[in-house]
Amino acid sequence: MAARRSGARDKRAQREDMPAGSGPSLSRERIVAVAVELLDAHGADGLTMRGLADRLGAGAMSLYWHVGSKEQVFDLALDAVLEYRAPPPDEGGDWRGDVVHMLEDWRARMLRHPWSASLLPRRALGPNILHRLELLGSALSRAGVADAHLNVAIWSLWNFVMGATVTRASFEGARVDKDAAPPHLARPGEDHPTIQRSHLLLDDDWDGAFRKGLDLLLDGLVPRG
Amino acid sequence: MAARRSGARDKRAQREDMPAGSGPSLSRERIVAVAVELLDAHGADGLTMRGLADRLGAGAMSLYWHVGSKEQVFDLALDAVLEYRAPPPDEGGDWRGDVVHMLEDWRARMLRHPWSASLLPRRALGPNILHRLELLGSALSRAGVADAHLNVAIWSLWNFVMGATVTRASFEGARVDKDAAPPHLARPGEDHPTIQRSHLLLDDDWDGAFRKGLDLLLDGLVPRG
DNA sequence: ACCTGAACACCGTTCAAGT
DNA sequence: ACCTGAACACCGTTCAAGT
Repeated sequence: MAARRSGARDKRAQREDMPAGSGPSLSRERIVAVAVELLDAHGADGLTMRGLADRLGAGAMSLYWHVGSKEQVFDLALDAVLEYRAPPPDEGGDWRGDVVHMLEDWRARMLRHPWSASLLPRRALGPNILHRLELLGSALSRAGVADAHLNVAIWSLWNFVMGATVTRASFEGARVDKDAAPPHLARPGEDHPTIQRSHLLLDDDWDGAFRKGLDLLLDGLVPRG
Repeated sequence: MAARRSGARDKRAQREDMPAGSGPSLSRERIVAVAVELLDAHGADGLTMRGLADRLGAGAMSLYWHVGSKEQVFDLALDAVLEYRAPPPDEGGDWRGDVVHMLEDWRARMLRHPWSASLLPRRALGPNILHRLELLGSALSRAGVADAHLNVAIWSLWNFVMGATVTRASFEGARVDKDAAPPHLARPGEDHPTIQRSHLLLDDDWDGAFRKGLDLLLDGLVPRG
């Protein structure tokens, strides 16, 4: 839905409505959907315009009528995965629950599509990201955060979630990645007593750590009522 | 220095010492150094094995004797950029200063090499990252954080910094990126009143926001003495 | 309006060979 | 021990052409 929004000068004009009975011919929606499937299956490096077209039963170059470039396919796929339909506003309700829900949904989606975490740093913020930022800001505002402190509050939460998902996805990926012993996944030896003592890298309660850190941050930003 | 560490089965054996007067022939160090230059100049997509070899005055394939693959060049370049020489321990000293210094150095380095932020999510954590984590943990431990809470504290700070640099680099990149109006850099219209009111996306005091958020987080994690 | 194949200008990497 | 060019199996994308 939000994936429709198009750059200034696509070859395709803003289309009217689907011609009704036209079956599953090529469309931007279908392309993006299959791209997400492929990305899920083979990762960011596994996506090929030729492969994507193949999977759609189309000639290799047919995609370019619906889509400007491979870059754009990445943009659209990322944005598609980041959509968020909030539960109804629940007037005068639980701001904290709203924030936690949205951020945990963010994290869950990114982890379900690990390529999205690796793509995110390269791409600008799309409409769905913007929407989440707005939600975050308005909830914090409702919670009583003064306008002067709003930016710091938003960024602190945002950064926490971004960092958590990116780091987690990177760790996950490292384990699957290569045949060879990854040259960079050094084990914490005697050089790293604190890490070893705290079991930092062995602790696999990522979810718990995320939730605790988030609570802590929220407490700091908005003193519990 | 740290970049020397090699995967299990490189074609090159662990070398003894440089043969002294052998001039600037090819070496892993030189390859990585030039790769960083090229990455700085042209971004992650601009690095080519052929181009890298060219710039080193070598035949295209000579690199493969020193390095296993392009992937490894990325790994080594990233790790090279993330090195950290801490100021001397300053026994019994200022843990908070140590933490802030290390994290601000981290952020500064990543922003000086924007490609590093975009590469990080795809790569496992190298020895230099591990070293920074150890520093962080030991400083927090010195500050009195109990072992049971150490992981949450480390991850909270880590995530904050990761998120901040990744987000910032992504914004910076978005502005330079394309010729066309980026389809995804939607402007906050009337749909996003909170963002607009808080000037979230216009505020360019990134450094200040980073520092404030960091202080806030540290206060939450380790009550000020 | 929508799709196509041939062709171009690239890639990373294998390999057999040079010194 | 170190470097090389030719060659392979791919890429994304342009273009002129089909329906």
